[in-house]
Amino acid sequence: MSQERELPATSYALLGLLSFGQELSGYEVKQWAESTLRFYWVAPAMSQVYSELGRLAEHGLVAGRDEAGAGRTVRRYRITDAGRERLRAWLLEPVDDFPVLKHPVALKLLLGHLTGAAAAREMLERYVDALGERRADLVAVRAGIGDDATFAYPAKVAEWGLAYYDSEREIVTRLLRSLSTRP
Amino acid sequence: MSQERELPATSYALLGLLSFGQELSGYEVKQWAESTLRFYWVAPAMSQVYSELGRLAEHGLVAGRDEAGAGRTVRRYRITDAGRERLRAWLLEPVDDFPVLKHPVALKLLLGHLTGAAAAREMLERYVDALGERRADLVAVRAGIGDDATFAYPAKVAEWGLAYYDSEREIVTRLLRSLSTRP
DNA sequence: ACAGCCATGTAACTCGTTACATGATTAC
DNA sequence: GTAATCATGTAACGAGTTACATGGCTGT
Repeated sequence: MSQERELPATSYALLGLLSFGQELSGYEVKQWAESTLRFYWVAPAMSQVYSELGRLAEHGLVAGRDEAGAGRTVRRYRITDAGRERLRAWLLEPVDDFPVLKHPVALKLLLGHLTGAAAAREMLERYVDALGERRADLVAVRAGIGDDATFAYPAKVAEWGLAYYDSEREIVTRLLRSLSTRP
Repeated sequence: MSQERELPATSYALLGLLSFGQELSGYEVKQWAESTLRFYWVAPAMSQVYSELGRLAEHGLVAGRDEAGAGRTVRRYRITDAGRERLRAWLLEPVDDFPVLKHPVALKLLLGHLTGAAAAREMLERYVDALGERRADLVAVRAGIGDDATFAYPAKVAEWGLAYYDSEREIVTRLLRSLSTRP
């Protein structure tokens, strides 16, 4: 239970996964992160999930408990009252950082003068494909959430993501056309 | 001129800024990054710009030259043939990473059950405002690029960004409406 | 038997940030 | 004169990754 110390957003993100009620193991936290956080935050490495949970526990924001199943022991974490309060306080702070987009396709397109339009088009076509796969993943996630009121906000966010992928596909498709119809 | 060693994308991004022909100082590279890379990659810290340029110089991908002006000496870098070739090779590699979005607003909205709809709406309204400011910045950047053929790709990318901001504004506005019309 | 998943962690390392330190030039 | 901008770097640190190490359980 160490002192108030500003935590990185990823800590709050993982803490947030525990705020829906279930007790989760590090492994399960990773899976949830993989299926939700990945789309608009990050997919932390397995090792980071464990160290982050350790830190949250030190701060008294989560509580770990060794659950002895048949043979194998699993360490599961639940959010504490302090954790829920701390998370809530963070959520209510005004968002000071504008979203950061690390878009390697846009970055490479920027330097298209070095590769030519054909290479740029090929890259964008691949990107449209990747976008389709991503969208399919998110559709599955959205379906998994269902329409339960508990997950109303995650559902909204998933729909936001879907709308974003749709728009991105359209924008890139237009871009592709504008690169094709060059003299 | 050290050995072939995989460089992080940010190195290539900065190298890319030098691929448009001009000789730039670290300070100027930072300014270009601030006005273009920021929107779809990152805005590296000043200190990173200098250390990155140092590394690129060690690898022989850029060449630095002390330019003695009136009094103050400025160190300017230009891309070398090796640098241009290396950059081109990197550009032609297939993009393996899907864009990463670090979206604090989406992250916080996901946890809306802890704060309620009113707080969520307020956050989204602020975000729409911030989006407007960002868009205005990018409009200025697009205007600065002009219609010169040298910067045709940067212009395309800027327009992509503008379309993205427009779509994001619309999506969030819809989201906001769906949060308001709750019983 | 073997593959694949469940499960937890440590160590070494890189990327990138903030804080620190310094100083010249320009515009008001 | 003084504030803003131009200009360059070093040091300490934190976030997050990959590689390494270990082992149980499940289905074929």
